[in-house]
This record gives sequence, structure tokens and C-alpha cells, in this order.
Amino acid sequence: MERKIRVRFAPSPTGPLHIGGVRTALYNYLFVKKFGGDFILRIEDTDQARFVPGAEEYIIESLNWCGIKFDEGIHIGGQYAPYRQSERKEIYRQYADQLIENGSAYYAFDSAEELDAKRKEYESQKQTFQYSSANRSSMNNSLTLKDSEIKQKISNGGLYAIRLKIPENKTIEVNDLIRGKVMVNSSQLDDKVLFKSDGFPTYHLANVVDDFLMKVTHVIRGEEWLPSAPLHVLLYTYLGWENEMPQFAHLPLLLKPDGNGKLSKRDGDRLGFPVFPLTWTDPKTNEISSGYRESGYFPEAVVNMLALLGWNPGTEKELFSMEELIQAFSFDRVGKSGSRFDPEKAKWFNHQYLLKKSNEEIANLFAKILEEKGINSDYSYILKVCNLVKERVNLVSELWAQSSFFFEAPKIFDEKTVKDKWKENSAQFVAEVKEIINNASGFSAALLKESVSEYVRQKQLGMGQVMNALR
RNA sequence: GGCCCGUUCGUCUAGCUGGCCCAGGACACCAGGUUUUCAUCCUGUAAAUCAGGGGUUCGAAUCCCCUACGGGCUACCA
Repeated sequence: MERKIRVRFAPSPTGPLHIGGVRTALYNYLFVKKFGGDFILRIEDTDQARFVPGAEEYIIESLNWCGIKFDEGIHIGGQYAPYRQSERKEIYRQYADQLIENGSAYYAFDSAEELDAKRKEYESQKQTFQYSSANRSSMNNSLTLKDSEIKQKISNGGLYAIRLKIPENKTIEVNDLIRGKVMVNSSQLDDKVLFKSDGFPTYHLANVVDDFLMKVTHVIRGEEWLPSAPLHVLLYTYLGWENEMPQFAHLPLLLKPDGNGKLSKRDGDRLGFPVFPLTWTDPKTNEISSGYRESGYFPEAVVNMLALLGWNPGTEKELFSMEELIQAFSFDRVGKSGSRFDPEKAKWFNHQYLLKKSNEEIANLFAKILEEKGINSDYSYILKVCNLVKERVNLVSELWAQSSFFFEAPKIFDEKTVKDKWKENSAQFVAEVKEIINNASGFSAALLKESVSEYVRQKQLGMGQVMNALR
């Protein structure tokens, strides 16, 4: 009787996947894997005007980088294929027709200009136009027109949309795993377009139909969908699917590190931290947005940080592997309020993972950076350098700034320091100490310290005078 | 404007079935120690009258109401 848990991540290919989207995908993944269910990647590309080439590949690569794996989807297929809504176009129409037949939807012939005019008219009176039970009888639709007129309009190839006929003054209940019961009066909803005049369904119809057809049991998505959840509930009941209706979980949003509002691409540029998992170049403007991967973050750190933004284990444990997250995750530990994004904490997480990595792993990554800089160095040497400086940095990309002097002579000196530390007799000290080091019977820290200390004693100098110069 | 959701240290949060909370942890901050520098690391300090106001109760961060503030939605976008 228990249905197999199935969830889906359903982004629109309208640009690079935002870090908030990654978190939504992650929560879906953690939840479904905890119960051994299936994870579906579905692409919601019903708005051809907003389609951005490359976005789909970007989404797949990003999630892949994060270690979020799918069981079905556009890139791997599956028994409910196709998983791209533009390829399922024919499927939706029959459900829109079904709704018209059972009287819960109708044809609307109003043009964009007419609707626009209506909105302006209402606005001038400080009101908001809402296509609903309050005024649908005065609009141009199949509820107001004569049958013959309707048939004529349709057969003439005129443009029309299909709208859902929202009932008046009914209480609709949405059960949310995070927020509990949410009640909305249907009179607050407008007669949403389900099927557009371009032959594509809108999000609302396509989403509900696909979730039903793909046997999705839990809809886990951002809070921005909460207001339309009652509409979706209505759709399930009108389509006769109330028994298969999935459970909902609306996730709180990610907010700007400072100021007001939700986290956006601009904040990354403004505050200097990545908002995207991978670097993205806008195909139209060539504008580049930095990504976590290219900035030197480890996917494990990004995943760990994202998981703890809005969810917590209820213990003081902060470092979690993906496996541990899957074990620990549950919706009743997901917060209800939006979380401010903290780039500093992201760095801290990365630092923790950096310290856990072997020198080999770090060296492999660093070797690539060195190569790009045209520096060819011995692998064992790179290994030593990594061991030396790894705890000084948060990101692999910061390694160079901390260790460049191991690979090339410094180009500039800090004037002030030189002035402070470099005295007339400094050169002599350095030369003498160099002698000592060269003549030493070995090259170990303890041995050298002993020899140099001896030198300092003999010359009756201060340790600082000699060592500062040497540095 | 309307509707929906939310509100504990600067930030992420613990606290959810009321007393163990004059509120705990982490990041950041500050101070001390280690490192003859810096960073790391260790220790510690400071930091929320639990948005405000009313209730309910012997007792409320925890339950109820109001207000304020924040967020989201309000397209033939998703």
C-alpha cells in the first residue's frame, strides 16, 4: 500500500542554477535517499521565450559536481520519459480538455491588450485586477459567449487560453510538511491560465500533470510556490487525483548577507562571493559570474554549508558527509524563516574540509593552478609546499598567494617592513648565518636553531636583529 | 494595496509536547596563550530583557490575541 517515495527537482532552463536552487535539489536528494526512493530531474521549459542555451547542461554539471545523483531524468532517461516538458507537449492538452468537459475550466479569448487595459483601469482606481469569479462574467470567454460564437472563434484559428474556473468562497487546505496546515479562501485566487495560446501548458498544469504521471510522492520546492499551492491542490481534485496528491514541503528562501531581500546574482558581484556553483558565462552578454568550483571550494564543503542553512541536526555536530546528511535529514528540523547567506561561514566550512584532505589531493589541485601559471615544479616539492601552507588558507585558490615565493623570487618587497627590519649590518648577518647553515652537519629545524642561537650568543646580538633580517 | 508565510546573540541556529533557559553551540568580533613575524591552533570574554504590547498560567522564548517589521506571491514567467 505504501507508495515508493519519489521526488523531483524541476528547474527551468532560464539561466545558471542559483545556490538556492542547489539547496532545494539537495534537500530533495537527502530526503528521498533517506527513504531509498527515486530522484527525478525534470526540465520545465514551457516558456520558450525564456529558454537560455546551455542552462540545462549547467544544471546537470552543477548537481553532478555536488554529488547529487539522479535515478531518472533528461540526461539518463527512465521509465517515465521524456523528462523535458517541451517534449511532452501533447500530453497536457488532454487534461486541459478534461477540465473543460467537467466544467472546471473554460476558454478565454481576451487578448493581451484587453487584459492590459483592464489592469490599467483597475490600477487607476488603486485596485488590482484579478480574473476571477468576481468579473469573469464580464470578460471575453466561453462562459459569456454563445456556443456558436465559441465554436466559430476556435475553428477560425483564433487565439485562446484555457483558464481554471476557481470556485467562489471555498476554503482550500494545503498541508505542508514544514508549515503545517495553510488555509486559503478560494476567492483570493484568480482564474489561472492553464494552457497558453502558444500551445504550451503553464507551470501549474504541466507541474501537476507530470507529478501525477511520474508518481511523485513529495513536492519539495521553494517558498515562492506556497501561494500557488492551493491552486495545485484544486487541480488535483478536479482532475480526480486527490488520492494521489503528493505531500508538499515549501522551503524557506536564502536571503542577502546584508540588507533586505532574497539572495541574488548581484549580491555576489557586490560582496565578492560566488552565488553559483559553477562559473557561468552569459551567452548573450558574455558577462561572467563566478562559481564555487572555480573559486577553489570543495563540493563537500558547499553541500555541508548549504545543508546547514535552513536545516540543523539538533546536535552540535556541524561537519557532515553526504551520507551522514542523508541519515540525519528530516523536514521537522527545517526552519520556517529565511536564512541570510553568510560567505564567511562558507569559507570556514571549506577550511575544515581542506584540513581533512590529504596532501596528495591538495597537491593535485594546486599543480593544476601552477601549470596555468606556467610553473613546472617537481610533484614532491609541491607536496611539501602544500603540507606547509595548507592550514593557512581557506581555499585551494589561495594557496598561490601564500606560497608563490617557493616557486619564484619575490618581485616586490613591503617597503615599510624592509625599512623597519633591514639595518646597515643586516647584510653581514645574513651572509654569516648563511655560512652557518651551509656548514651545518644537517638540515633540521632543531639543529639550525642551535647553530644560529650559538652564533647570536657569540656575537652578543639579539635574536630579533638577526632573524628579522634573515626573513 | 490584497493574500500567504515568518520574527531567539551582528550571522546560522538550539529551544518546538510550558518550569532543567537570568537562553546553549557555531561563524564573525575582541582578549590571552602557542608560533620570535603572519596565518593556523588552543583558551577565554563579550554578545539575544527571546520583535513590541496584551492575555492564559503558580510559572512562557515556548500556548492565544493584537501591533510592528521582514519575506514571498499577486503574468497567456517559472
